[in-house]
Amino acid sequence: MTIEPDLCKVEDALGILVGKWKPIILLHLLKDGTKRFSDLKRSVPGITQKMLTKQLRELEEEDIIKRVVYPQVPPKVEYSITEYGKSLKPILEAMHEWGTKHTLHKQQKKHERSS
Amino acid sequence: MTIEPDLCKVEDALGILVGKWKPIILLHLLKDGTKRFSDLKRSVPGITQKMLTKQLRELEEEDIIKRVVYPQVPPKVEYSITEYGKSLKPILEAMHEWGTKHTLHKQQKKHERSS
DNA sequence: TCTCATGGTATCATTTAGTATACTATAGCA
DNA sequence: TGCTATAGTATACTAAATGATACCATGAGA
Repeated sequence: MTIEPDLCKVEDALGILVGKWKPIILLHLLKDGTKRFSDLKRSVPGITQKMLTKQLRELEEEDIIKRVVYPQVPPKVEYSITEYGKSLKPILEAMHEWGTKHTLHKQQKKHERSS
Repeated sequence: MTIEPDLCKVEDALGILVGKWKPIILLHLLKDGTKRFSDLKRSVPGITQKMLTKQLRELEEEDIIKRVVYPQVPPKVEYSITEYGKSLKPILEAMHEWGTKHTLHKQQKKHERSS
C-alpha cells in the first residue's frame, strides 16, 4: 500500500496525538476506563494542572474523551474514552510496538559505536 | 491488548514523526524511493530550505533516511528511506486510515450541528 | 471559625518550533 | 567576465507550546 502524499490524512491523526502528555493520558484512560481529574494527575507525574486541563479539553473537543461533572462539593469530574476515541488504539499500538523495537535498535547502534 | 502506560514507548515513535513536515517527507520517499534535495523541496510546497534541511538531518540522525552526497558541481544529494525507516510504514498507514475516517466523523458532526 | 479537598482559572516567563531573508561555493557555459 | 544551478549555512525574527506560581469557590467537619 502506498499512501498518496497529496491525499495525506496522516496529519489529522498526528494532530490529535501530539502533545507532551496526550498519549500517556489516553493510555491510562484506555487501561482504566474512567478516571477522575485527580487520579489522572497522580497517574501522569510531572504534569501541571493547567496542562492536564488543556490536554483534556482538547481531547474532549475532538470527541476522543468524555467529561462528566457531578454537581458536588468538592467537585467530582470523570473522564473516559469515547467509542470513537477507542478507534485510536491501533495507532497507539503500532507506535508502541515500533517504539519497543526502536529501543533495541538504538541500543544496538550504541553498542556498534563503542566496539 | 493493553499498553502499560508506565512502559510506554509510544513517545519514541511519535517523536520521530512529529514536525510539520516529516510525515509528508517520509511519504514521498516511501513512494518514490530516492529523491534529490531539490525534488523534495518541489514535492513539499511551502517548506523552506532551512526546514527541509533540518527535518532531513533529524531523520538521518534516527537512521530513518540515508543521505548520499555526490562530489559534483553543482552539488547532488540523494535521500532515501532506510530499511529501518520502512518499518514506520504500519504507523503511517494506521494514521492515514484513521485520518480518513476522522474526516468523515468531522463532517458528520458538522452536519449534526447544522441540522 | 478555620481548614481541607477538588477541579479548576489567570498571569507571566521560558522553551521550542517554525518562518523570512540574505548569503556562500564552484564548475560549466555564453 | 558574468550568470546559472544545487545544496546548503547564518542571522534574526514570530508564534506556539509548555511551565511556574498564585488564586478561587464551597460544603463538610473539627
